[in-house]
Amino acid sequence: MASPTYITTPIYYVNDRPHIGHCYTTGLADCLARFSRLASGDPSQTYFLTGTDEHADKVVTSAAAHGMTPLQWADRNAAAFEEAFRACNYTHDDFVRTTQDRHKTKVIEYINALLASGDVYLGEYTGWWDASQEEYLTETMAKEAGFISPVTGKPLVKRSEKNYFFRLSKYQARLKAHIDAHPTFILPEARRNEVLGRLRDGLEDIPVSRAVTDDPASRWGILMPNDPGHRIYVWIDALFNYLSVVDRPELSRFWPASVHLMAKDILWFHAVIWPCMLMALNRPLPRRVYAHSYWVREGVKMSKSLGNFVTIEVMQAYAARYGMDALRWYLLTQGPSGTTDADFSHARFVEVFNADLANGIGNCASRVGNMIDKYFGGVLPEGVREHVAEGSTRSLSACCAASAANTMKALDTCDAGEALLAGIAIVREVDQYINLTSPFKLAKTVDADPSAKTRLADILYTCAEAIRVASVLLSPGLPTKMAQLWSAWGCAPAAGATLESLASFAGVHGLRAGSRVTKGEILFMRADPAEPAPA
RNA sequence: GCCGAGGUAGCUCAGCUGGUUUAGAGCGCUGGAUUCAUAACCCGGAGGUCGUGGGUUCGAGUCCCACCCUCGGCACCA
Repeated sequence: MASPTYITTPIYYVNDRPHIGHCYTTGLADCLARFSRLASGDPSQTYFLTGTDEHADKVVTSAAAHGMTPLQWADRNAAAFEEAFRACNYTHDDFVRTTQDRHKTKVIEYINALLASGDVYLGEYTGWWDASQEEYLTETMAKEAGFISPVTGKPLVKRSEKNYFFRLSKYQARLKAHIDAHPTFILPEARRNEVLGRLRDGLEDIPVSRAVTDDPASRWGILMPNDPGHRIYVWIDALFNYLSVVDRPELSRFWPASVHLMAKDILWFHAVIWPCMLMALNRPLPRRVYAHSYWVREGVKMSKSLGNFVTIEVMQAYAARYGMDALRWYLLTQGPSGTTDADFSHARFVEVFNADLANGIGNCASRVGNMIDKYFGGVLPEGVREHVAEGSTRSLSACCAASAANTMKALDTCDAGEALLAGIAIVREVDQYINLTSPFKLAKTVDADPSAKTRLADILYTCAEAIRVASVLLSPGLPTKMAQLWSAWGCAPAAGATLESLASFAGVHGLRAGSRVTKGEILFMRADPAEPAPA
């Protein structure tokens, strides 16, 4: 597990305002990164990258509309993303912006290499030009539109221009072979099938440059190193970020990336174009490309026209009322990690909050902490060991081991939600165990029967230790609240400890006899379902 | 249009190569028990024609056909 782990999100279009979509992808990456650091015990072996994509033409026009230079505009908006991610407690190790020199110089290197190998060549692009929109439509799209502009209705003009092309077609067979040989290269599986399906239709070379025109806006971007009449197409520029950031001696161990996370709309670029470009560069391919689905809001698709995006402001309102951990929890466990879209529904949010957090880990930690406080003055007694409930088929230590295994298994497929839920399974078991063993009844017999005290100690230790294990598994999703619990129970994970050792029941990092276990504050106060959604 | 996925309890979904189930889980709902805890937790229940109609088979959510419905992908859009 000591092997370097490199997790990326897309770099976000800097003209956008941060919303739940960006935060979800980045949050998924954050959770996986936290798990990764925990698993290896060595944070320096994990690299989590996010950032912004800034060379789109519209950045120039938006900047102008706001009376700024493109870079000023990009500075401002990139900062908004960084602020949003900070508010979400994301732990990215780096935030790359495509306007940074460290990126641009590398992109030029890569393009030069591709020019030298002949994988990028000057060709001619012919398409249907929509003069009003200043963009080309593909043959199929033009046909669908009846060869008129879908926006203005004016006729499209067949037009050609010189462009640099990438020899995508050359790599089709190799890519297919790679996908076939690596069943989890593209996940979820349904996405993989989509890619394979489209691959059967064949690949054509793709333009990777745009002409530089009289319009000053067309100079925004990275110029083709050999030909100032062209600049590198923004998508190509953007894809290189994954490599450019770690392509230096101190970080080179992180390539190839462990996983590129993204939403389903940009799978093609990551699963086909990017891998082929890497092959052309003789670089290893990322180990995995993972495309999740979308969020909808209260059952309705989010759109600009409806103005119903779950914005960062909405998210912060939720965080203000329920805590950022609770919001993280909802996103991670209820999110669209699979092929179907997920609903951001307030009613559902409250249900999940109460079920998993308030009534789950929150209440269970509270009842256990309270009993230790009440019956043992908040000090874990000496000589404690695991106690197994009579008539119970499995012990809590076994349950902890099973949950830890389930977490690791879920992480194999980047399923952060399942990985987290394994922790809740322990909590459920502890609640059951408490009802089965009734320590609160036992406590009333202690005066008459001294041996009961020992059993009581064993029972409560068993509960507390199981919850500690659960807290470890939950911590990548609930970092703040679990840290709060650790502080109350004096069991913060030791630096350098691995997930495996931390999750070991009564192992080297288990709760120690004699340590103080205070009640602490309520972790998650039960939410009122009747209360309207935060504004 | 082409390619693909799916329609299972109120909701979200498990059910892989057909007979271990009298079709399951979580949440919600509803009875009961309990009091250590955040009216929390625990136990029980509620009976869903497993989209529709055929077919194959000793036996089909689980295979085949048709149909209805929903959804996703279709390359220069971050």
